[in-house]
Amino acid sequence: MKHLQDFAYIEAVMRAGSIRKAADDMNITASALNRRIQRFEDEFGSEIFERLPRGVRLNPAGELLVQHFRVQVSDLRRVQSQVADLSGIRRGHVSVACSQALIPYFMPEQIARYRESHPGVTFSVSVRDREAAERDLSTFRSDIALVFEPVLLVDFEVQMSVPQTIHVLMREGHPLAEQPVLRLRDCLDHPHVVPSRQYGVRHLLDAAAARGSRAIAPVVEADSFDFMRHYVLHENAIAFQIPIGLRVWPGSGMVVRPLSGRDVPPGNLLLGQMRGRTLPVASARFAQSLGLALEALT
Amino acid sequence: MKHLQDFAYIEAVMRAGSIRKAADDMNITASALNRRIQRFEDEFGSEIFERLPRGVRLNPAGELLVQHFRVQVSDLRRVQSQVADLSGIRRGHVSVACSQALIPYFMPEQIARYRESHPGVTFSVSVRDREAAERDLSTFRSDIALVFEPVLLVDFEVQMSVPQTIHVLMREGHPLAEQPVLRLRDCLDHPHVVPSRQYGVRHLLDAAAARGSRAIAPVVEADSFDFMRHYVLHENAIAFQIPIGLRVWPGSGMVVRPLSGRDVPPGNLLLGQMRGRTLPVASARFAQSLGLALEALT
DNA sequence: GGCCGGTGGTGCGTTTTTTGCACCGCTTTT
DNA sequence: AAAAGCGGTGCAAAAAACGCACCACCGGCC
Repeated sequence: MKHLQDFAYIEAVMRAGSIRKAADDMNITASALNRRIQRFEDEFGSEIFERLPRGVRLNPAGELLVQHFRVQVSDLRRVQSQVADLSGIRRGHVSVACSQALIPYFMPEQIARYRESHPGVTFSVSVRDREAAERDLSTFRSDIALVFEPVLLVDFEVQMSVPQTIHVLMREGHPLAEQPVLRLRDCLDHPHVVPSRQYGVRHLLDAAAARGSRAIAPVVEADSFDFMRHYVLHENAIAFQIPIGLRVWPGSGMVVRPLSGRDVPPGNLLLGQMRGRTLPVASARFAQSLGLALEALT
Repeated sequence: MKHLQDFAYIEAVMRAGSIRKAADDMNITASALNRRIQRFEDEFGSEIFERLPRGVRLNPAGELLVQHFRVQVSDLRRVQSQVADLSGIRRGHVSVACSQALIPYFMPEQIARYRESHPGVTFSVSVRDREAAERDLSTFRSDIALVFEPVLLVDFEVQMSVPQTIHVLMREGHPLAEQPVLRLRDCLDHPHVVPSRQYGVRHLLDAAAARGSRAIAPVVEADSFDFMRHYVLHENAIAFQIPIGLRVWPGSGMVVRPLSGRDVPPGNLLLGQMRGRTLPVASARFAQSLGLALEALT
């Protein structure tokens, strides 16, 4: 879209922190980029960047402007999507930011199912921790977020909430596998693997351990649930995860048991978008379809 | 603003109904304009005009696009206004659509008072009947509307409502001037001058007359309240108007009496903006100031 | 202190884009 | 049948954007 080129350049300069670096990124001369920005500032009626000895940085006016442009770009995409919708061919693009737990099973299934009936719709999926997911929404980098226990910033508008009890994951034959429901204190007596601090599962575990005057003493701390799933097969340790990211079948060598709700309250898997934003048709429909699928889980 | 030039051309074509006429209006060649539009449609991904034998017309996609652009332009103005605001100099432009009754006294006073404390803010005032005022809001031609008894379309967001009893205006010495409050049936027995049908005052009078099984039989019907005010000085007739547009002083030769609320319920003078829109700083502040002034009226 | 690398800004010739003109094919109006 | 509109197109001219070389400036470093 030609008339938003200036914004692309402004955003590049903002990211690079200097006109020359941005010019390099955008395959253009620094002089040309410099003049574009000067011309824009002139037309806009105010400087957008403050000139520092080592480069440039957005000033408050620039911050306002960039936010305006982001809204504008997202709104234009929505219009294009609506137009494609009324011309009969369901096209569009949906960008989803989601927690790791949804990567192996839930999201692939949902996207594949949606694309079956709407082959023209394309997707981009970003794995994000709960904080980054919300930031992606408010910078319009993602349309939809599906996050476990988000920090719940003001910009996050919840569309659906599904409780998820934390489960314990272990190798077959592990002593804890004999009980149907596990207590946290028993778990902490065994070697355990936990996710790093930015994740909701860890957050809940930390809080619960503190309440029980116990400390989490992980043998391994990781930021990949995929890693943790595989790790318990090698060392006889336990891992923690929410059930939506788990499929255990006979012969897989793994066992899953829920943690008692008395120790660790269930966390919430939240489906949401940016507050007040009107989503493109495709994104709105997909979000709706996600909502139905989540409802069926409970 | 350079990057919205395409929109200016598209809007011109929309208004003119043909590319050649629009090109003439915009002081450009038809071929250049034609190519601009073709290029835009190409980038946008869909045609936005349907080509007719006698010109072009927006198709549904174009309607969506134009609406998007209008929001965008208004939003950009808001950003510019915010920027001017944070740079210390209170500048900006406020556009108001209002009913005729506010033209002689209320609006001039309010605008002058506001400009006393904010000399950098400029104004445009449009006299609009109630339907046109609301249309102006939804096409972003006006920021604020102050209308008597609007039709209340969905886009109109009411910020303040002030009841206004319809008053009867007559020459000194008119027989009706002896009563402090007038009944509608008595008024209709005398020669009367009424506003034309698009106005709120007429609307209320028509409804009330129908309820009383009486018919309005005006000797003159006019669309200018200024005209009607002056007319009663020449013929011994009565006119109807709301008090906010009236100032009667001893020696002016005019008398004003309220209509009984039993016959004609008071109408409402509504202050409003487009639903969901974030106004520029200057407009928002002026609307607030208008609200206070209206509140003081009651 | 002086040099060096990096920054934003500018004058000027060159390249790319946009425009204007003349014209085409078409439909409706006269 | 002619005339008057209309949108669309090829081509040369005009305008805008660009790239290059260069300037002034600042901060760190020898």
